[in-house]
Amino acid sequence: MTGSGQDSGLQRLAGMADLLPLESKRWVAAEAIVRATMRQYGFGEIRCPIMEPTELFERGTGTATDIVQKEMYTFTDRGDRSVTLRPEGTPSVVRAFLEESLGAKRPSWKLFYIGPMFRAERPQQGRLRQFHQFGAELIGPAAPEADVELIALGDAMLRNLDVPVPRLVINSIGDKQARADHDAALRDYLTAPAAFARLCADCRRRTQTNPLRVFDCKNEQCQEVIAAAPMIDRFLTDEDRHHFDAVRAGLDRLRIGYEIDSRLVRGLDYYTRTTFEFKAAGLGAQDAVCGGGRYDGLVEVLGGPPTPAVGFAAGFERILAVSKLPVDEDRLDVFVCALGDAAFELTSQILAALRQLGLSADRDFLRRGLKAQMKEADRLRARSVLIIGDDEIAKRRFTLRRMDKAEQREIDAEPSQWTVDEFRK
RNA sequence: GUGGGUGUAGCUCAGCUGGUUAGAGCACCAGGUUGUGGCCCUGGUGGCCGAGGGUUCAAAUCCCUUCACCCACCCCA
Repeated sequence: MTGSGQDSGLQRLAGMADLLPLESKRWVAAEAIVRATMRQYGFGEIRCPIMEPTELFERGTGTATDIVQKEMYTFTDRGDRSVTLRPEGTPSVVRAFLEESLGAKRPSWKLFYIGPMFRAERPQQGRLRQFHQFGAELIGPAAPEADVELIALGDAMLRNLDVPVPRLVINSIGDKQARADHDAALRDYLTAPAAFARLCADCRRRTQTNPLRVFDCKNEQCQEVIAAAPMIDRFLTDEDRHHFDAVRAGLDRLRIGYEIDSRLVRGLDYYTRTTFEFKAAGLGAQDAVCGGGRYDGLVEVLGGPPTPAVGFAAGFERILAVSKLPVDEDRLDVFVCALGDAAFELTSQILAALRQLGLSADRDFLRRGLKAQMKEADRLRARSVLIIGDDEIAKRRFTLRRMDKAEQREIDAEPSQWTVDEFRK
């Protein structure tokens, strides 16, 4: 991980990671669970390019977001076009939805994706520059039941992935207008001389940059000030409230526990009404493991007809960091030990015959001594070892050693006489 | 982008206020068992001490720069 091995003068880029076989096994196992769960909930996989026109994110994710303002990997390609490594998946899905005219084919689509995302942030625990997400999008339905479906999917997914007791936090943030009005009201409240004077230095700055953050300040005085501040729900329409109530009722019916956090604002411009986040313990400051919400305006922003939608994205690295998923160790069925040139050459055919039987089989390629080959077989946790030397070739009988029982016997050298069980059982 | 911490063998780490051949455990290789693993014993390979520059008679040790990692802020998956 530190890259402190051989110094070839080449290092991987900051915030990017190599995954070695031991670790990649966990990933493949987790990905299989994600795909199986998605299928169970009726979502089909969509694979989009990891590079898109920069404009897609500027318009989709939103120019006001931190992501677009300071975190994108943006380049000029050979045709002088500005391209960007995707910082999130949703804009690509919506772009594809429009480009492939999906809305004209069916009124409702359930899509999921899984793959790398790129954000040029300062790396720290649970945050890489190339990281991996899976996400689900339900495009078409405006009903609160759709929101419930997505949250239920996220909940099931985290349980299937053995993430210990994730906490669900939900909120309703209304539409763009409501958020703007709330933001303005909050600024007015906080910058009024009496209130402003009691805020800490950080919070005074926050009144300019992100007034909502004052809610999270640990400073006691700031908490006193913010206690009476205007909350978002004051700016919601009746329809917004009904929608939120229906989402909550839906979650209650499914017995999915949640907390309402009226300060939960997500960092993307396009969210409307419902936002939610699953937080896991043990991740330090980056505890959001899955986050999403409704984005009724996004399709239109990207040039399509008004189309409601809900979705979420979940972080693979963070999930794996806390997941209790067991990974079963690989065991090799047969390791073939060859002694001498004749046996060494014969081994390829022996392997082919063993593999033909459906067994996993391997050998040594370094012409090492028997002891070294046995050690290798042990490292690979071989169930059995087939020993082939001059004696065996002459007798047309091979030695078969069962490693666990430390027993061995002779078997016919003719592969057509072999059965799977005598090697693996 | 800002702040703090760390960077010595493949891995985890010792190395006191600068001093001569840089150590341990594990891993790896070999021998003990001239054709047999896991345990044990013995030996061995392996490090321009992250990189570059500076101070000094002398630097892994002090200073600067840079790169990377870690943690936090910001924000998010």
